[in-house]
Amino acid sequence: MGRRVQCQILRRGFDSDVFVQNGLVTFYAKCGEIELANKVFWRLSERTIVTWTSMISGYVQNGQPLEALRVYGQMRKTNMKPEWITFVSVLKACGQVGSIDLAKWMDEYIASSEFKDAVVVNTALIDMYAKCGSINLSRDVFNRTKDKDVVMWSAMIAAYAVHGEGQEAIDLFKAMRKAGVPPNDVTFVSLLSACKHSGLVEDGWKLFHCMSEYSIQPRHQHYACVVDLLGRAGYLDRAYEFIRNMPMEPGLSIWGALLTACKIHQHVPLGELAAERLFSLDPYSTGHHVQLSNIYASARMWDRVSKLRVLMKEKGLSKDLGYSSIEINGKLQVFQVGDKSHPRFKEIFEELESLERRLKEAGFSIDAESVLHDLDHEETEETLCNHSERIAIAYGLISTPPGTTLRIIKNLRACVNCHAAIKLISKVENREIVVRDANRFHHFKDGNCSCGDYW
DNA sequence: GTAGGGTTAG
Repeated sequence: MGRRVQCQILRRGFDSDVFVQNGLVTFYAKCGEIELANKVFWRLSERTIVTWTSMISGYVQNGQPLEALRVYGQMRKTNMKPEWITFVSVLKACGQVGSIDLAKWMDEYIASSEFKDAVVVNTALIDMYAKCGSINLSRDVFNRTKDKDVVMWSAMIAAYAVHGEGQEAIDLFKAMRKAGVPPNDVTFVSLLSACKHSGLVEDGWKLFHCMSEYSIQPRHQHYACVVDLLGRAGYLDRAYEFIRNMPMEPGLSIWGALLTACKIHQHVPLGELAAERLFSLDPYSTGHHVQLSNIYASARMWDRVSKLRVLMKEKGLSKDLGYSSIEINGKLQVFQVGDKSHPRFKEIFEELESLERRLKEAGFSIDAESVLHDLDHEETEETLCNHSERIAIAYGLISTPPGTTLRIIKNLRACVNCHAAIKLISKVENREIVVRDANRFHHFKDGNCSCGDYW
């Protein structure tokens, strides 16, 4: 469709208009055609700050934060002056990268600019710090901003949510009401998400039912949060009952939440029911097949596991590749499972082996059989200690002075086995380890994790 | 005067 639109534009002679060209950049980016957007962008004879911002935000929207930052760097070389909207996109890119050093640098840079008190920029800062693993720095920005609006309050609540600080989120909601700022529907999504990450079932249930007091109609997303809230806590029948009483047709996220809950609590019948709905709504999602397979694996129903694997093969589905990244001295290192591509891989694997020995001495054991069949993660049949996050941690341990906090970003959900191992690593190595997985943050310290094993 | 923007699940 994009090409046809472009042909039309060229034929009608609008191709020299900077507004039209910028529209084209934005249009391509929003269609996911980021390469085409980039092509148009570099072909332009004139680029305004809006054009640059469109290109940066285009990369952010397409999940390519490093490219976004590269374009920002190129923009700076042209002496183009950023506007506050430009910073918002750049901050978003920093949050996606997850580098706390970069985040601090941008914060300081903005603090010296004319935008230091802009609510929208500060909201982006709060979100950025939260996504880089520092809830405290998020809170600092929040505290120093004077006229907080509903979006800023909601962003701070969402920050507590991903860090598993449910009570803080609820307390902030109370403060928000006291400050006279009315919540919106997004505030409640964040609040419910905070409750479900912390197991605050009754608080979440009450919050869901008080939405009408603010004249907010619960949307599908709110219902999905409640299903997750109940399901994760083990109230599977209550969750299913809730779904059946919904005033709208339950969609993907509802059945997805139920399926996740069935995996955690090993409930085969409801899991099969949820998966059936999911397969009919979205037949080619790898994730749903993998989750059902994992439910069978945890119930040790190996025949069904292999049947499902055959089905996946027939459908041409293969599992997503897991990877983890860690930043050392400003350089981002990405590792896959069993990754031996790093120049220091020998040292890394020696460290992994020595770690595993120390963990065993400290009494660490694993449920090898079910882990090996847990398709969710990155299994190869060789060893269990070479998951990408373990390699990233080993690399972090040999590359930083003792006591340095390690910050890892993983694209999948944390694996049960690694989660247990990292808790122990934080103790035997006396390190804080912050892991951002696909859903939330885990802060490991002294043998414990901030999620309280509830994730 | 036209275009680019902050909070939302797994």
